[in-house]
Amino acid sequence: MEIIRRNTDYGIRALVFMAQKPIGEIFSLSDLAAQIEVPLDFLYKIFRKLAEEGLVTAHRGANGGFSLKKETEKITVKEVVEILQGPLAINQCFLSNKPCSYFSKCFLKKRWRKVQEEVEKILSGLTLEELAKGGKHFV
Amino acid sequence: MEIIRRNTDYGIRALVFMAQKPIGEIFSLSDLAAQIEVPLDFLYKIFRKLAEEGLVTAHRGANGGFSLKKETEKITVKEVVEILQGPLAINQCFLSNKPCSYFSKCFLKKRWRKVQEEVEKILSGLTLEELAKGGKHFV
DNA sequence: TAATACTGGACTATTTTAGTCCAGATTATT
DNA sequence: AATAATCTGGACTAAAATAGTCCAGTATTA
Repeated sequence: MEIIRRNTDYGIRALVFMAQKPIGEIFSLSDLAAQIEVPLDFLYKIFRKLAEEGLVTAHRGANGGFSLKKETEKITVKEVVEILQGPLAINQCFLSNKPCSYFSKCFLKKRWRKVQEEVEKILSGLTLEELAKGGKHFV
Repeated sequence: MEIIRRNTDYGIRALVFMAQKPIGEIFSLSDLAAQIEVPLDFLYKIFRKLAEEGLVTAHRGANGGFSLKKETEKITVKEVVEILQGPLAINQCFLSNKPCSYFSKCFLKKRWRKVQEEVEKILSGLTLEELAKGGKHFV
């Protein structure tokens, strides 16, 4: 199983690609899709959500496209994952607020929470800037 | 999305439950299923794999059941995850050996590998013994 | 006005998930 | 020997998730 699904993977690929060019530059998705080799219509769907959440700005019409809105050093992998594939949890127990029937007896939940926090720390500690440029994570 | 799926969650719940009783004790799945509140037939399916992989031993017939075969301090969460839900990877790229068409150009793969290793480290560093008793991870 | 680009939503094929069901084999007890 | 409890192996399935596709519409530029 993949933790990062196809849509998130594509989204990050696109954002990181954009991050490597001068800030404010506008990319049409037809260009972008060709560059990062993902299906155009799928990329539209992905960018719709990224725009809704304020990561990118859409520019309609000819010569339009998308530009980065949020600084990539402030966008974490965790954020993109949650925008594009919803909440990520270690198990069912931490996904919904409704505890399962076993919840009260479950002596594992405190321990799973610890694991959940460790995984979150990895993903929230990694920014797109670092993915693009290679930061402290990749020395 | 949950990293640990229902079958793995149930499997770990069962194994940890067993780990809290004297070693060698035999548990019938009907008892176990009632104790940890999971569907019996599903638990059978789960234990079949755990037995195949040598984590537990099956004892057939009346008064039969399953006993732990491998010491729980040697069973890691990663191991159970991989037995029950197959390989866990950060993304598609690390799931199969077949690189995707973008692979050669993908400057992210080295970075994803790092993330993958960090996640693996968490899961392989956590044993069922620690889940059962609360070890260094949970102080 | 034509071309380019995003918007919004409906639609869909395939795969995965979370089980269920059942006939059979094995062993312990009576 | 019969019965009951237990695992074995595999087929089956409903529902959800995944990974897209498609299209009619709107906005903008040349």
